[in-house]
Amino acid sequence: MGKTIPEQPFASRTKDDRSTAHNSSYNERNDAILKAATMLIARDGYEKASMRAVAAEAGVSPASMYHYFDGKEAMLFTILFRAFSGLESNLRMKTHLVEDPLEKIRLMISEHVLFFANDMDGLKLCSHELDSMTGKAYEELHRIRRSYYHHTREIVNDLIAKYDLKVNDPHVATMSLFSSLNWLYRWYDPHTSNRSPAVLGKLFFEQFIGGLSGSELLQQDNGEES
Amino acid sequence: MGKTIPEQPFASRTKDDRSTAHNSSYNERNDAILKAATMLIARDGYEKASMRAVAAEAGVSPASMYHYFDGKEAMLFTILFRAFSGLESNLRMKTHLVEDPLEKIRLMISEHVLFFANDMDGLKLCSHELDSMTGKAYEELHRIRRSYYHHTREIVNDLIAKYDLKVNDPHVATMSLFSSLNWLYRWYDPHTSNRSPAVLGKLFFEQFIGGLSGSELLQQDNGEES
DNA sequence: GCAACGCCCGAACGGGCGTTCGACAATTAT
DNA sequence: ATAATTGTCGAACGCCCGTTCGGGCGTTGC
Repeated sequence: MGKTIPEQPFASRTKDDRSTAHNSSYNERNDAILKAATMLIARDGYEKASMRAVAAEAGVSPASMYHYFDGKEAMLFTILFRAFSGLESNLRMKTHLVEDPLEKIRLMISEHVLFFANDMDGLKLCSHELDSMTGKAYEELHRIRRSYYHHTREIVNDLIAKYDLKVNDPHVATMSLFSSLNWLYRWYDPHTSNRSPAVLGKLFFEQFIGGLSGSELLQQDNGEES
Repeated sequence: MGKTIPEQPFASRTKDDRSTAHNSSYNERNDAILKAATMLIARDGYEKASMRAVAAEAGVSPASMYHYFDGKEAMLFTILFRAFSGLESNLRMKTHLVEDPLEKIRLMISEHVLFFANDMDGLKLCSHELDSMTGKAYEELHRIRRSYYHHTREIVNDLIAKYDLKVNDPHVATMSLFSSLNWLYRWYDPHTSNRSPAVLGKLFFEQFIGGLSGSELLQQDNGEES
């Protein structure tokens, strides 16, 4: 078990490889910093959330931050990498043994909502702050996100094929689905709302399917020309 | 016509009232600054887009910016105020003489898409940067946005009442609609896409109505317990 | 002609930023 | 016990930020 890490391009470990050690305080501090950073960047934005403020929130000195992360951007990378890769691997895992694309898309939606239900700040970062990354780190995160989209999109394609749905534009439908899911942080608070994450997932699922296959309300051709 | 401006709390005029004059160069510079600011804030974010960069893009010196605006935040306020109030007054105007709520919501969606179709940067600012405002300026913009939401929400309520729709959650449905509309800047470019803004509005409309009233696909009660 | 005013900018101010450095403490390994 | 490594932080560096100041233009009004 002493190898030099299996695949991961440059990935989730924070600075150098401390995974062999049994040190708990190191990982606790590390997580405290990430937690503080997530909260402050969600509240103030990446540029305005200063390393000094994150350090104060996490209970360390500004200088100590650089024992845990190479810099501000590396810190954000770790946060986004954990979220994106966790989201994608979870989707892959949960839908792996499912056949029906309708059930697959139901799972994708509910798992997505559940994944972020208690981490609205993380959802906000995933939705807002990917553009704050640069270079290869940006490309890697972007790649994961695109993979997540493609995975979802294939499910949608299978769904349309299997049930022979009349869909005007699968791309727009899929983007609207992601819109609803990613916009959640704007208005949803699981601690305040009377809608549980599970209920919310169900609502999004029904909306998406209904929006895909069209409504009886619009069946009479609305007679405007052109 | 020589009055001291009708209502407008503190509003869209930029610094002091130069609307009596015939100076064209002043307004041209003013618009050039706003245009540059919109582009740069959309690209880099409010915090990272510096006054110096905006000034350079607009072709003026940093110091000159303060002849047109009281400061950076006032500049953003003007951009957002024009967008929000324009959006809301346009909606009010267009739906004023329409009776059918189905037609009203169709208009709201298509007008919203059309309003931002050639100003994706403005849409991004409206979606992202309201939180960069503070104090009374924030509250005023927030008030307009809420008014726009309430207006839309009432149309949805009328729609549900008139056609006696079975809707699980009108709030979630309305938020999903706004999600789709506001997320547009993420993936839509009217110059590149083969979908016209009009077509896009139609798609969003059909999706929304379909999502509201549910799908035949889900009519058989899917027999999971609890 | 000349005072007044709108317009413009180079230069600077004060402050906050990300980050680095070097010394010191704590822990671990030998 | 002692050497090596890891964790910690106060202080500082250099940079860029929003903004202001003071004066120099060009036009306008008399």
